[in-house]
Amino acid sequence: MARIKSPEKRSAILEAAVHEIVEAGLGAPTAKIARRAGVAEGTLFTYFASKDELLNELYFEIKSELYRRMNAEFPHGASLKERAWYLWSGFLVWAIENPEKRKVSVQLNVSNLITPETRARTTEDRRGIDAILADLSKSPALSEMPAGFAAAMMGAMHEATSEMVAQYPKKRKKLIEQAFRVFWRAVQ
Amino acid sequence: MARIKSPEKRSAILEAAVHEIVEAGLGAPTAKIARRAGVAEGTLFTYFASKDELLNELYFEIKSELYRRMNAEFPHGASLKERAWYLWSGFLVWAIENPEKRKVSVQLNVSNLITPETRARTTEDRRGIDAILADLSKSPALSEMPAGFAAAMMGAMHEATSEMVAQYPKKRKKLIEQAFRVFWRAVQ
Amino acid sequence: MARIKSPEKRSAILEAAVHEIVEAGLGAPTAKIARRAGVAEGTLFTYFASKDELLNELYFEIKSELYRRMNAEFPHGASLKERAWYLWSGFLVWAIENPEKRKVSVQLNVSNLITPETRARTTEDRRGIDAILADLSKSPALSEMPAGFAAAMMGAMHEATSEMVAQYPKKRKKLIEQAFRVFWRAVQ
Amino acid sequence: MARIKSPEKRSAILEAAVHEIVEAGLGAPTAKIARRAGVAEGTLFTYFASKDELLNELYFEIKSELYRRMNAEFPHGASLKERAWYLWSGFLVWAIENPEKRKVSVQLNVSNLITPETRARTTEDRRGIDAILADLSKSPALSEMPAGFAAAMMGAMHEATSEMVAQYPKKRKKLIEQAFRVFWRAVQ
DNA sequence: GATGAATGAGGTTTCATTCAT
DNA sequence: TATGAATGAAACCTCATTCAT
Repeated sequence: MARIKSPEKRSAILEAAVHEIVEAGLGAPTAKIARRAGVAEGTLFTYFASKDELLNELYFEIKSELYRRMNAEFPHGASLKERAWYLWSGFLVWAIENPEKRKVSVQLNVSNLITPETRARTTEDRRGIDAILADLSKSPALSEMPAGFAAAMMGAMHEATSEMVAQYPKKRKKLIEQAFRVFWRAVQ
Repeated sequence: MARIKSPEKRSAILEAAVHEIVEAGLGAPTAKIARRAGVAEGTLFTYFASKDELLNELYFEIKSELYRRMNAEFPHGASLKERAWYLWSGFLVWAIENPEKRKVSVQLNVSNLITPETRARTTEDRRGIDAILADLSKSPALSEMPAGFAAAMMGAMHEATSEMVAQYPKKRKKLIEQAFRVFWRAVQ
Repeated sequence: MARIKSPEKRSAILEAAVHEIVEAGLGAPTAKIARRAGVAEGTLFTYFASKDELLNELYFEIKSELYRRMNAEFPHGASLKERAWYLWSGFLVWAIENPEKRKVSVQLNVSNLITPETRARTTEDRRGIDAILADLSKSPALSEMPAGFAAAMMGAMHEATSEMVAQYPKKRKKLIEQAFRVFWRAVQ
Repeated sequence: MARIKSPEKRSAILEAAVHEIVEAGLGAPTAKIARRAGVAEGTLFTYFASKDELLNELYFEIKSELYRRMNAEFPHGASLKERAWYLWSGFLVWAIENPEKRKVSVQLNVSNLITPETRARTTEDRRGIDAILADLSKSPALSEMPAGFAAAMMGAMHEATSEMVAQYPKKRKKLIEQAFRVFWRAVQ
């Protein structure tokens, strides 16, 4: 058999795409992405049929990585508050450790490029997370709100907190905890 | 003397840009924007020196319009809660009435295209708003958080609420009110 | 108003396309066509939306030119034989004077690029020619053959004669006449 | 010793090339040809050093097959008319049974890809055919025409008849016979 | 010999911007 | 000022061919 398609190369391309998009936006040329990944221009297209597919895969991989990480040491038996805290801090730590991926994920999310199929695939790995959010939604404060509100709010507050942490990296631990307190008061 | 540059044409171009960007992202061609605005390709460049400048102006105009509107009937003497409510509902009503502008504003905001100068200009019209946010920041819940946290939090919860209102437009009044209650509890 | 799209440039592009296709086949690059026509690469696409459209237009123009020429001094009242001769010699003279266009026309014709619409447009200018062919079809030799047979036969014999004339250009007059005699005997 | 190159694979590639060229023209990618033939992309190049060579071989094989078939039951002693009829009908039956090969052969013929060497190789198997055509050329009608005229005309009229048969497949027998009558009258 | 991943030159087309009218 | 034709760099993608396996 010929050479087998190498997962390393695939990853290198996705990784390179993250950097280039951070620097140049979604218009970042495939040629530059390929160069940064250390492969030929054409090689990129043996791994991804088109730039659009590359971007969809990138979105999926970023979300996947995050969710996989969140599911890793999930405290299944713990109290709702403990589980909520696990979610809250887990996401923020990831976001802080991967600021570029977070930025790219946001850009892809507001673009029109991500297909419904990709979004659907993305949802599959969210079971654990969604269970917590469903429980949160039952609290008196949110009981009359529509289903996704708890999730939307957590996402939004994550966003805000990430932004603050990016500005004051030294206070990161305190910011995460205090923001959680605000969040918890809101949803109780 | 020569003709004067017409404010109507300028507005038409900005308006057209909003539609095109919603449909095609920030890569929307200037030629299509011009056509939609009913002007010639070249004319666009007599109003805006470059596409980047157009996008910066667009961002500024959207923010300006929003802030101008917020400042219009500002309840200067009112209580903090009343003023917070004014802010809360004012923004959401605008966001609901201008979903395209909101989307474009988000896209521009996460792109690398908006210059610090534009962001600075944008801040000028925020005096009234910032006064409220500064007062909010003094509340016990937020007193130890950095300066922008209250603003970020409000923005985040606005985001979440906008999303929900977009999904359930009929419940819009109730959603705005209940979400405000959640917000107010969180920041108190 | 801005510059008006110049028919000269359009013609230059079509003309250049003929030369390039003769030299390099239908795969001739648009860039080379543009260069030969003395215009920028992009200019080609302001005159023809795509390479396919360019090739369709080229096919149409070649056919058009030929038919226009055939209709020019048409001997409307003359006998069938005289009119057949007019057709026969007219086409051959054109083919001999325009060997490149003839070659390109053949290549386009056997390719899959020419749309039914283009073929239909092409037929419009053929009235005079078709009238003769219809009369020819009524001869005893062809009366039982399907409608297009006379045309196909004439085309075929033209083809053969053109080929011979290309090989023996000096005998061209004699070849055209003798071949017509053969043709006429065949269809009588 | 290593495996020997399989004639079946060679044929499969040529066969696949016919189909692909009919569908996509001479620009048909070697990758698609290989896939359709059921071999790997690279394998194609162990059988044919380049795409050009593949196309030349294809042209040669098509012509070869046709001529081999024509030579099969050749009526050596028969009258000129009988032999001409054998040629006429033999070719047309082949053309009708192999419309794709005929089309590809025409396309290759008008392209610039076929080398003089290939054309020369092609001529070798034509002895029987050329003998008939030489005899035909001596007829009073053609005696003053250059050598290849009879062949060119037969080819052209074949072309025309093939086209008609393709349109009216049911009348095929009658068309072939009547067209031969026209042809015969022309060359007598 | 067979495979198909890798290559990168080259193809078509788009698009921000300029400039003659 | 307004126009839109003209420009050519640069984008995405294709494809014949090579070569490691």
